[in-house]
Parts: sequence; structure tokens; C-alpha cells
Amino acid sequence: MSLPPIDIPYLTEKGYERRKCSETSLWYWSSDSNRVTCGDTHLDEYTFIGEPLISGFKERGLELKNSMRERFLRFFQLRNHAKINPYPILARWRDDIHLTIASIADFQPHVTSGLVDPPANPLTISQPCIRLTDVDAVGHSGRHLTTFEMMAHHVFNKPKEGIEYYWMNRCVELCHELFTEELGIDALEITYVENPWSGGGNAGPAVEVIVGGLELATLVFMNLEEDEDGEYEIKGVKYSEMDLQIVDTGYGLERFCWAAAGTSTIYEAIYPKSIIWLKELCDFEQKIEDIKIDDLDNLLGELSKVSGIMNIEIGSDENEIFSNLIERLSEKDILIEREQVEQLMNTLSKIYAIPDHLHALCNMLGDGLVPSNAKEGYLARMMSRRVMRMRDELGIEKTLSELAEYHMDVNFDLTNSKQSKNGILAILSVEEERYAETLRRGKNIVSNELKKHSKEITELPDEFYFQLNDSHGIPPGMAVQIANNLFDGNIKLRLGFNAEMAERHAESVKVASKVKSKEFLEINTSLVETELLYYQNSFWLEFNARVICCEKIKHENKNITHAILLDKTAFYPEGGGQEPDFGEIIHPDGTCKVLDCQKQGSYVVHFCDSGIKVGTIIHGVVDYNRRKQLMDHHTSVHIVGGAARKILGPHIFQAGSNVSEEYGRLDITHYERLTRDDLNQIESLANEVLQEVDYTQKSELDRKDADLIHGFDLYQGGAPKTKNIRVLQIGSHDTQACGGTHHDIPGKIGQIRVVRSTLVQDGVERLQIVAGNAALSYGRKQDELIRNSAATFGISETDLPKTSSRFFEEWKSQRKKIEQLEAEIIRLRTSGVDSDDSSEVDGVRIIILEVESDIKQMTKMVGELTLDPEKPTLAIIGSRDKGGKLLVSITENSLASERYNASIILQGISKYIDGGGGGRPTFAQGGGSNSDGIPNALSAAKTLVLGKWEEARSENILTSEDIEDLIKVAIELGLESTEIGQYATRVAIQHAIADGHVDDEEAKLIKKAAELAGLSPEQVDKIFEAVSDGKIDEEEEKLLKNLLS
RNA sequence: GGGCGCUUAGCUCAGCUUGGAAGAGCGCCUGGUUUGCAACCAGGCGGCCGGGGGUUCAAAUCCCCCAGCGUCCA
Repeated sequence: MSLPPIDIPYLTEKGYERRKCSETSLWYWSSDSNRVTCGDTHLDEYTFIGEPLISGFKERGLELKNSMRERFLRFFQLRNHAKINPYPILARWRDDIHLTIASIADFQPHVTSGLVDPPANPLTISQPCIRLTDVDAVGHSGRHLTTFEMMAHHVFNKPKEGIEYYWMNRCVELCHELFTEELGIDALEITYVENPWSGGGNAGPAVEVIVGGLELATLVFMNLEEDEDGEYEIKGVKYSEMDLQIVDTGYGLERFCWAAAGTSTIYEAIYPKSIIWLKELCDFEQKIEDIKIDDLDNLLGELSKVSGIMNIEIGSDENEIFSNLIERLSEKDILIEREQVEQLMNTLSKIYAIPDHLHALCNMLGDGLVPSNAKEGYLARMMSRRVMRMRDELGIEKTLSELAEYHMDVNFDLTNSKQSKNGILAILSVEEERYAETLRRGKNIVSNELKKHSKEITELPDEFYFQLNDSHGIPPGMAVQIANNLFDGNIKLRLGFNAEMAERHAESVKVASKVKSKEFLEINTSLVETELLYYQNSFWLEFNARVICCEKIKHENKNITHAILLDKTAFYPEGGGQEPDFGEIIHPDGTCKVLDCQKQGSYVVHFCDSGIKVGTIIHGVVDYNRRKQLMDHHTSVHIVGGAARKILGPHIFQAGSNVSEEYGRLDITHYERLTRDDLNQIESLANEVLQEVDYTQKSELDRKDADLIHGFDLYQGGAPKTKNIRVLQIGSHDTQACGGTHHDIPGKIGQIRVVRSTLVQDGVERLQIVAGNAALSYGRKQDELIRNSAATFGISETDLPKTSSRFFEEWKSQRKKIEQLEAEIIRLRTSGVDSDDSSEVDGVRIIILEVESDIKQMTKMVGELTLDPEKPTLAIIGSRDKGGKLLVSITENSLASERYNASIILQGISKYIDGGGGGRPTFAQGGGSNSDGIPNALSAAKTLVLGKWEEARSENILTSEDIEDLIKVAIELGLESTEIGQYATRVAIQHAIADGHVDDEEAKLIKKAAELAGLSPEQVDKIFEAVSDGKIDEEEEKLLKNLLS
């Protein structure tokens, strides 16, 4: 069944009636008998613009927010609610969201699941929140914000335990009293709209409180949880009633302020000074004159009323919005052109959005966030880039830091901020530099793209815009602007392009798969949980226990054959970045080695090289040296983290850690690269701590108390998942929740070295730490490196830097000398070719030679040989290097290049080395797999180019088939001469007679050859006819033989 | 977490579509010009074309893997 109708006797008493909204069909309560809508529809304009509904607040901006918040909290404090300080805006106690999006988020999931008690009950709070889902609507709608305070009163009832404070009726009563008696709102203006709420696995009835057309509060009564067999159904999901019944309310502080100020937009109520300042900076007066708008104030007021009730959201049709807007305004006798509204809205929306975005940025950075290109850090980068873009579009010449500084001075309360003002400004300066770099690169890319198109182009390819946006961070609008600025062009973006892009993005979003927790073996849940001895004493290394489970298993590590559970253990299982303990289990039948140790639920699984009978009493011995080293590193990681925070600033947060026997690794958030000097300072401070702190304090606290006592920086290692929290406190130096094993006396570590830092992700530096014994062996290894290097040079260690750089310089100059000498050898070799290897054919020098060089040197050689235009040259050189290399080069734009084609020659001769090749007509290279074929290839080249056909045949250098192939090449090259013709004809005919048949190819060749041989056309035809049937009979053979002579 | 892009001279980047002699601008060095500087002219130095595999006679270029950086979206 669905939720039953809500019954609120209090409202009935106050003269309210339950009715159905004519527009939305939702049930609502109102005391205004004329009302037909629920108050939150497109028919309900804001009634408070110019006529505040909340009276008695003269302040604006920060002061207005302060006194409004104070009034709210005091109201509930006076009615038995405990005031709770706001939680951080970075939801680091949760691993499902980055930012605090509602006051109830403070208590999820630990309190709402019933695991942990709430900090007070009932309670009231004003929680700063950030929601980036509607970021595009900010500034346009007049009411959207990315950052706001959610004022709330929460109750956590547990009816089964007799804990019941209040529920729906009393909640509405409190709300109604607040609005009417405390804030003086006319009851006729208030409607209560029933609209069941569901989300995140919970659900319940809910009431939206609408005042003057604006939703001021939502009252949620969360009493259901998702349950397949549940009796209630909401939006297709089944729910059942849960033990905990939560009153979850949310009152928008900024909206209260707006209703009290009656300004045309919410931004003017909360950021008035910023808006005036920004208007001056961008010369707003002048812009208005340019747009030619007369009665601005009246227009703005009406615009806000109208746009407030129109749903301006991402991806909505701009055309429709503007034409709607103009129509609505004309109903109010305000006549205005579409272009005027568009220009006005464009400018104003930016002026409105900038302070909002800056406020969100200050909230995030103030809480210690470091901007990054990934994860939550990206949210800050996105916001800062939005601000800078809008600033540039408005033509405001202020740096991001200057804008933020003004914002902090005027609108932002730094008292709850972890980060200092200067820290925030420093981070923003870095962001501005990075943005400038992105812009510079973007301009380059646009410029390169434009070079590909003609200057008259008016549209660039879609794909280009998409890629520029997704890969280079330049949105299409900006790309167009850059393009037109660069080339004074007339490029336009087609209408609705941004919506298309958003759609494309939406398509490509895929659902991430869930990671399952590891299961090593099936554990009978009736077995007793493992008692953890290592928490009772870090140096409890030997113990007696009973085997309660032992199973044969398969494992990556071949030595591991069994998994063993004990009723208690001192073996630490891998967790919290600390690697597992190793050691031995001694039992009556022998000893088995513990090679790995993992946690599964409440059990510790020992991975061993042999099994033990269940029930056996054993003696466990943890490997002391390994454990000691792991503890040295783990405690050091905490100490170094604390040192880094003291030296670099409060934004230092642990982004991950790993502790092994060799070293400790600590990832920290920071906005700049660390220098060796930074590391030295951190290292020094860490070692001071070893001296100063005598004992560490270990405690186990209830989650509720841990939060209260230590705050949320406690959870550096990640979101806590248990009711009880182990806390390690190292003097006043560092306090963290940690499940690892740690030293009681830090001094036992001996020394800590911070060896190096690497950038592991934008905004995250990885520190590598060695401590205790590992520090000692690290130092020894370093010494050895230096000693060995010095020994190689045969010098003292102090001379090492000087000598090594001298050797390096010498090596470089000698290498250069070698190259020069090689070049000289090539010159000598090539200048001497004329006598032996070169000849001349009709004014072209022909060089054919074999060398012993690689392809690179060969190219240089032919360069020497063919680059001189005074000496037209055809060079063919071969080398037996790597399966044989051939290179054919021809002097460009010369007699030689007119006559010869390098690529064809190469292809004609590369078969001798079983290879191929190609290139340009004047330069071709090839290679093969038979380097012994090089001499044949060069002989073939000589035959071909020098026309030494008879010689090739008579001296048996080439086979007749080879010669036939070469003739084809010669003909292709156009090296046609009587000599070739005569010779070729003879060869072809001989070949044909020997075979006894003629194929098409041969026939053509014979015909062509006969022509070239100077035979008469009749003779040619006769021969062709004779051989064209593919066979040679006796008569034909006679004819051909006759021809031969 | 996912998508996309980039990585070439000291710096900023072309070249990759369609494999065939590694380029431009700035900077640097030498010389010229100049009273000197800037500017200009001529010449030169400077490259494991991010790493590793593969295809090919031949890879900066094509394919696969990895790394770093950038960027958009969660």
C-alpha cells in the first residue's frame, strides 16, 4: 500500500483545510479559502518582492544571515533542542559523498542506521551545505545557490526503546509557531504541501512549507527503510517501518533572508555589497545605457517574480524561456525586446553567480580542500574556473585572489575556517596560474585548427568543439570568441550546441560497479569471534590459543596451503595500510609458518604452510623484527603527517598510506610541489617529536564521543565504519583514528628519515619514510652507492660530484668527436668513388657500390653524392647491414631525375635480398633478409642502368629469368634503346623456345622487344600472331629462330 | 571511478590523417654590422620523437601495454 493520508490535528485547530492542488494534484493545507493551488506552481508568483513577508530585519548580507540564524537556533533552543555546532562542509566521515549536502548528512549513515547515538536529542543546527547539481541555474533563476545553510531541528525517536520526543503534529506546530509568532508571517500566506520523500534507502511522509510562492522549509518524517517484503510502496520501491523514526527538517537560511529583505533576487539579500562592487567593476551603468533599458528596478522586480516561477534548468530550451519571459512581462505592461532581456540577463546572472561561487569556494578551501584534477579537489577547480570565466566575460580586471579577498572581507566568516585567509589566497593564486596555462594551450589549439580551414569559414566541426571542451577545458562559446579574436573571423556557434554537448555527456555516463569485500573462506558464523591481543598490548607477541577452524586452500603463494582460525591471536592482519604479521604457530606435532594474515569480518585468518587439527592448543609466536619495523613505520607515518600539517598548513590531509617492512608511504594533500627544504623541515620536526613525546595515548571511544572530543580531522585514514573508534594520540602533535599497531614510546623508533616525495596525483604528494632499523640500512645503502661510485673513478668520495660531471662532459664531447670523424670518413669514401665505382651515361654520373655502413650513414653518403645539382647523379649503394640494405638516390631537378626513378629501380633489385622497399622518385630505400644477395642486387643494378646485358648473360652473373625481369623494369623506366630491344627479344624468344610455350606477359614483351629491335611492323605482327596462342609449334619455332639470326 | 587528449631541441609547439633523409619560432654559441646597446644579417650548437612490446625491408608516424601530465564527467 502507499502512505496513508497525513492527519495534522494542529493545522485543523488553526483553521487549515486539506485540499487538492488544481495544478499539481498534490494535497495541501491552507487557511486561505480563496486558494486553489498549493503555492508552488507556475501560477504562484512571489508575493514578497518589494514587500517583505518576514518583518523586523533591517540588516542585509552577512549580518542578516547572522541574526536570522541566531533567531532560528534560539527559537528551538528555548523549546528543548540542544544547539549543535555545524559539521565540516567536506563530508570526510562519509565515503559516498564528497560534500555535506544537507544537515541530515551529518548523521548519516552511523546515526540514521542506529549504530551510533546522536550527539544530542532533539537537536538544532545550522549546517553550511554545498550542492553543485544546479550550478548552471545559479544567477539565472534568482533563487538557486550552490552554497547555503540548512537550518534544522532533528529528532531521533526509538519507540521500541521508549525514546519518543515528537513527531509530525508537534513538528508542524513548531514550524508554524516559528513562522507566524516568531517571524511575523501572515498565516494566510503559508501552505503545507504533502509530498512523500524517499532517497538513499529511506523514505517517509513529508511536508513542504511554501510561503509567498517560495519553499522555505521541508519537514520529513523518515520512518521507513527499503525492504523487499515491506508493506509500503513509494515510487515502485517497497519499504517497511524501521526502529528509528527520524524528524528531518530543513529550513533555507538564505531564503528566510530573501523573504525578510524583499529584494528582487536572493543574491541581493545575502551578497549586496559584492553585487554593487562587481557592478562598478564591470561598468554596469554603461552596459544598461547600451542596452537602452529605462526603468531597471521595476523591470528587475517583475523579472524576478516571473523567472522565479519558471523552471530555469540546465538543458531547457533558451528560446522558449525568453519568449515566455517577454510574454509574461508584456502582460504587466513592460514592453521589451528579446535581445535586451537576453543581454541584461547575461550580465546580471554573472554578477549574481560570482559571489555565490566564491562563497562555495571559500567554504571548501576553508575546510582544507586542495584543488585537484580528480575527486573532490576537482569540485574546487571547477568552481574557481567558472568564476574566472565569468569575470573575464564581464571584463573585470581583478585576480581570483582579489575577488576572493573582497568576498571574505565582506561576506565570509573566517572564525570557523580551518584554513587561513592567506592560505586560501595562495591556493587561488596557484589555480589562476593553472587556468592561464589552460587558456594559453587552448588558444594554441584553436589557432592550429583555424589554419586547416579557409578564412571565410563560419562554423567549425562539432567534433572539434567537443574535443576542445572535454580534453582541453575550453567551452565552445569561448572557443568561438578565441577564434574570432585571433583571425578577425565571423565564426558562430549554432543554437542549442551546449545542450547537445550535455546530452552527449549524459549518454557516455556508465554505472560504476561495486567492489565486493574479500572472502577467503566460508566461516561458520557460530564460531566465536577472534579475540584481538595486539590491541591489548603492542608487544604481546607470544600467546596460547585454540584452533577453531582449519581448511585446506589454494593460494597465489604456493607455500600457503592452509587457512587457520584461532580463538584469539596476536597476529596483526593486514589493514589500515599496515602489512600483516608473519611468524610461527607451534603445536604438539610440529611448527607451521604464518606467511600471511588477513581480516574477514570479525575473524583473523592465518595463512600457513601446513594444517593443525581443530581443537589443538597452540603457541603462537609473532616475528618480532618484522612487527617492530612495521610499528616503527606506522607510528612514524602519523608523526610525519602531523609534522607536515604544522609546517605546510591545515589543508594537509592524509590521502592514503602504506606501511611495509622496507618503508612507510604517506600521501598528503598539498597544492604545490614540495622542495627538499620542505622535506628537511618536516623530517627535523618529526625527529624532535621522538625526543619530546614520552608516551603515546591509545584509547577506544564511542563514535559520538570521538566526534565531540577530537573533531573530524580524526578520520584521516578514511570514513569510519564502526561504533567504537580507536584513537592514537601522539602528544599534542597528532591525533588520529587508527586500527594499526603502534609504539607506546615513540623514542623507541630511534630516527625518522623522509627520503623523497613524488607527485602521485594533482594535489597529492607521496612522502617516502624510513624509520628505525630501515633508516639505518637505508643510510648504509646510500653510503655504499657513493663508495662504489667513487671506487669506480678511483677518487675520494668528496670528489664524486666534481669528477662525475667532468667525466660526463668529456664523454659528451668525445661522442661528438666520433660523429665528426664518422662524417669525415664518409666524405673521404664518397670523394674517392669516381675512379672505381662510377661511370657516366649520357651526362649522368652513375655510382653503384657496396659499403659497410648502417642505413643512417648510408643516407648521409648518398646525400654527399647526389646533393650537388652541378653533378647530376644516380647513386645506388648497398650494405650487408641487418639483412641487407639498399639505397637509391637521384639528384633532384636534374637530368638524372628526369631519366631515372629511384623507387622503380629499387623495387627491381630488392628481390635479390628477399625484401622490398620504396620511397620517392628521387629517393628510395629498402632492405631484406638475405644480405648475401647484395652483390647480385648491385650487379643487377649495373646491368639495368649501364645496359650491360650481354655481359650479365655471358658471365652467368644473372639467370635469364632475372634478366627478363630486369628488362621489364627497364621498359617501365623507359630506358628503351635498340640495344635493349635486340637483346630482350633474343632472350624472350630463347626463353619461349626453351619452355615450349608463351604466356601473355612474354608475348607482349616479345612484341615490344621486336619493335625496339627495329623490325618492320609486318614482322612484329607475324611474331605476335605466332606466339599469341600460347603454344609454340615447330613452324613457329622455325620462324622465331630465323628471327634470332 | 569513467571518457577523451597530450608527451618531439633549453622553452613554446608543428610534423602523425596517407610509414620512406627529424622541423619552425624563441633562446644559446660564433662571426658580420654598430662608438656601445637594441635591432638586423650569416652560420653553428642543441633530439633514445615519454617507456616497453608488436606489425613492416623500413615506425616520431600504424597496433597493443605502461607511465606522467592535462581535461571533462561522476
